[in-house]
Amino acid sequence: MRISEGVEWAAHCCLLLDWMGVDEPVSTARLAAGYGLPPAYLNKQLQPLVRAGILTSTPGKRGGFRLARSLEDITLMDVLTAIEGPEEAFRCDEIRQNGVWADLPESAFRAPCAIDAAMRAAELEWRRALAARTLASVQTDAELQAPYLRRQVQDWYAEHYPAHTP
Amino acid sequence: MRISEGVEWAAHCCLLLDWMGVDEPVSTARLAAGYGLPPAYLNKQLQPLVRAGILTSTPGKRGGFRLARSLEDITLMDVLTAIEGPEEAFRCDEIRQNGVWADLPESAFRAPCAIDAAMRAAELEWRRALAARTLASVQTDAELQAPYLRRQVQDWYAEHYPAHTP
DNA sequence: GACCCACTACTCGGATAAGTGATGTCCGAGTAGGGTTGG
DNA sequence: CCAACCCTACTCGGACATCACTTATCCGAGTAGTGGGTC
Repeated sequence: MRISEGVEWAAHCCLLLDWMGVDEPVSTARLAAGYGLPPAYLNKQLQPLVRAGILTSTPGKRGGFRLARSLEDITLMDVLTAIEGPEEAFRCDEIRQNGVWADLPESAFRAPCAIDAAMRAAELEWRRALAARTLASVQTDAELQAPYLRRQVQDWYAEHYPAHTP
Repeated sequence: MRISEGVEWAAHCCLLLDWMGVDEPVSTARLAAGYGLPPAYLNKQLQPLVRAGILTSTPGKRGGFRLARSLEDITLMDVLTAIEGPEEAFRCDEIRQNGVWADLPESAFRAPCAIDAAMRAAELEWRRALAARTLASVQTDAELQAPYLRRQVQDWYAEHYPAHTP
């Protein structure tokens, strides 16, 4: 049971996009440079975010990614669901319907498996907490520790990887 | 991100062991028959429970597994940790230390990554809920839906897979 | 000089490999009980 | 008849294959800018 690293990458990239503060699309190459990630693979990880409506993509030269909405309107749950899919981590295979229970009438299985129900309830707490946390609030936490971050990001890109200037 | 099916198997087997209500060890073969599972693989899944102190195992003929303690004292968290290991689902790779942040002094990374902290906090809610749920309470839920379960288990085994009688 | 057009450089998007962990199988170490043999 | 011993049947435990999914890479479709040619 492990959450894909794509979740971490995606969340970081959303914050980075906001810190960069540009209105034009940012290419995968520039984003990847900001975290030292392999560009092609980062691109692959960001595509689900586009499908989920968290980012918008622009193809072609001068193309790239933009935040589709404010960080206020993106939760950690949104990011997780986009990358990992909507399915729950615990999936009940209904093994209770075999062996001992095989001969019971179908009505015996109307009620959900008690183990499944308990696991789902716990997982729901997790998702609730994720849904309550916006990327904006996470960004605020980061800036409380390091208020210079936005400036640092913009300066670094201006020096190391400036956008193509006309 | 998917929880191993071993967690479902392990939890069910603990309940089954209690329902069977025998004092002698129950072999993997009998347990597997109760849920229609492959015996050898179930054995493999139960071994971590022994290491975690949830079950005790007896080798040799007449060997098998027993509950090491009451269902009251086993939580879903215990089962999950035994099978999946103690590591968190979300593991931060500290990609923030690369690229833009590479030149910052080390002191900038004393504070934990804000994304990591938020993800961990949410995951903690999940684990808290799992730790609050004992197998006994899950069993109670199951019996509320089907009060005949304990009897059904014992009858089924007496008819289909009786323990070796001297 | 201005407009149109082909060409190049660069981007996303999905198709295609490589690697890692989960899933599944098999055999060896060890134990209990029963049968056999000797007293 | 009784006791000691060996032998068999059965069990867990871990070593050994198989498979799926995550991780990683590559090429094609498409777009914006550029340069040249033509009116």
